[in-house]
Amino acid sequence: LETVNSKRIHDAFMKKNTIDSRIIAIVNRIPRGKVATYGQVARLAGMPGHARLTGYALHRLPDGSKVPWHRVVNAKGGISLGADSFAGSLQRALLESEGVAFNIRNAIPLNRYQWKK
DNA sequence: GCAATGACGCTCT
DNA sequence: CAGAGCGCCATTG
Repeated sequence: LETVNSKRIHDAFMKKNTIDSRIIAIVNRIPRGKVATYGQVARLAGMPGHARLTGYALHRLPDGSKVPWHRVVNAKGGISLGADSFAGSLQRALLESEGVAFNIRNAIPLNRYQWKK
């Protein structure tokens, strides 16, 4: 009984881990100077309509991770983190350092910078 | 266990 | 074009 229960818990853990892995795998493919939307990443990861899961997976990233999380923006080309927050300004700074420009409304022109798989 | 809360996005006014 | 409504679901209090 003990082993069965722990196996179930282990399976659940592995499943969530797999979901995160697939999302991370996609994010890792976004080239420098390009961005992808949360929904786009979810679609490419095989779970259309689950943009929020992309956000959660990135939210759980450990500090110091090499995943280019800053290349993921929302459908409007904007940064979904608080513009005044530390992480928000960091994301913008990282993107600009890669040559990604923001328009007057603090959004990225997706027609120009969105990663086309 | 249940309600509220998001690193979201699409549709309809 | 802006805003409300709704679906989504892991996390949190």
